Amino acid sequence: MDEPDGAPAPARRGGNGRAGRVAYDLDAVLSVAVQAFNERGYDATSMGALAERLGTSKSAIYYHVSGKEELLRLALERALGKLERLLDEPDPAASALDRLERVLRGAVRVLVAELPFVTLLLRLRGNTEVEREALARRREFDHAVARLVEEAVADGALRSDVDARTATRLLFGMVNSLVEWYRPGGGLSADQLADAVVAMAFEGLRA
Amino acid sequence: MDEPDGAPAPARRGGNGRAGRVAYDLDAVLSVAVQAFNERGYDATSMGALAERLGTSKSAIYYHVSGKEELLRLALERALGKLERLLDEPDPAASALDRLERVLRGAVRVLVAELPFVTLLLRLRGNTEVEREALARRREFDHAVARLVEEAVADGALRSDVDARTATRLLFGMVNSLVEWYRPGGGLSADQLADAVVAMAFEGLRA
DNA sequence: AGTCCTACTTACCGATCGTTCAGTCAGGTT
DNA sequence: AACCTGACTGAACGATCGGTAAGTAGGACT
Repeated sequence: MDEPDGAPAPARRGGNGRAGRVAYDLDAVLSVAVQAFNERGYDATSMGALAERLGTSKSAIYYHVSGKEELLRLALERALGKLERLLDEPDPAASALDRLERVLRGAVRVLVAELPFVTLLLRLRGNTEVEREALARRREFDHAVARLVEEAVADGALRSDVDARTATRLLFGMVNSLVEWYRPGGGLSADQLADAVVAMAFEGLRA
Repeated sequence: MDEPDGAPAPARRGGNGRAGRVAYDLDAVLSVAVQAFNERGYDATSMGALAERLGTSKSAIYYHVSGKEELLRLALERALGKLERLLDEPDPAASALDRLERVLRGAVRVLVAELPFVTLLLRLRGNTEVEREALARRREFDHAVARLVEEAVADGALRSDVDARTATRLLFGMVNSLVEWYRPGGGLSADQLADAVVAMAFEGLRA
């Protein structure tokens, strides 16, 4: 673990950038940072440790971003943006249950595709303003899904003996827990995963 | 938030302790510490901030514990101990499914009863040796439950089209997510919660 | 009265934190 | 040749970190 092995190689600028030398771009810095934040925790990851992973100096990072917190902000924006877009095309003709299933499968897809970024999002504690704002946006997303569940219960499509809010939270608990164990390339595709989630959520595990 | 309002009042020693003055005991320090760790994160919680919450000085804490990490160790021990004891009385006569349901309900019960301690356990990143050891014990608990699921699938009691390992992880994801939202006294008892978990896990949400 | 113990307090330590700043150097432009 | 700019380096900043050393108030015990 002495060399920044897992890190993407510094992107030597082709024709895109104007000039310069070796050059990480912002995306490379961001993805290395997010990976480090997820492994050790945001607070426990120092800018020095980050620089070591990148193979540069601490201060080089400050050329690309204004500070540690901006790295967090950029990463959270990426995760939240993708999730929020899930709610944009609802297809009002479909039943609440169908729309719920669509959002559920979409959430699994985004989670898998943007695993490190969503992982970071789901571990926030709300210590700073940046974190609190992200948590508020996440809550808004949760509420939108909760409304879908309530609609589906009202339609008679979902059982009514389990409280809709509780059901929504258990549902999210199941989906969000993916970031703690799912790793792509482990013989389980995103679609298979979504199938398992939907099967367990709607039909249950009983044979 | 200037005064340690939420903190349990310092326990003035009655006849139990030998002598002394004002005196927090270890349990009071521990419970305040765990609450702080959960609110801000372990790494983001300084001993100074902890002392402020307790209404004492930093070094007073060092009279009760050897350091920050021992606070963590003691808290994790409490959570893990309770969880591990769940697996001790299996009643070999019962079916795997029945034993699984029992463990599931027991896990919800422990989680609710020891909410702050289990919360801390579930948020570990494995940065130090103490954390890694706790994570190993937690994994062992997970594996024991996974074996129950596999047994139940082999019995034909659980559906076999969803992989047993995946099912176990989704199950734990659902249960463990409780620490993120369940608050006692919110009109939902631990038993009702366990009912909801078991209903969704085994029968599914579909009406 | 004197001693001991408990439960602290005040003052401080070296290390590390995120951040800044002045300087450097390769290449592009003029 | 002179100058500019983008992308850094190395050293340092004040703040804060976890932890320690030394001293002490107050009750218990002899």
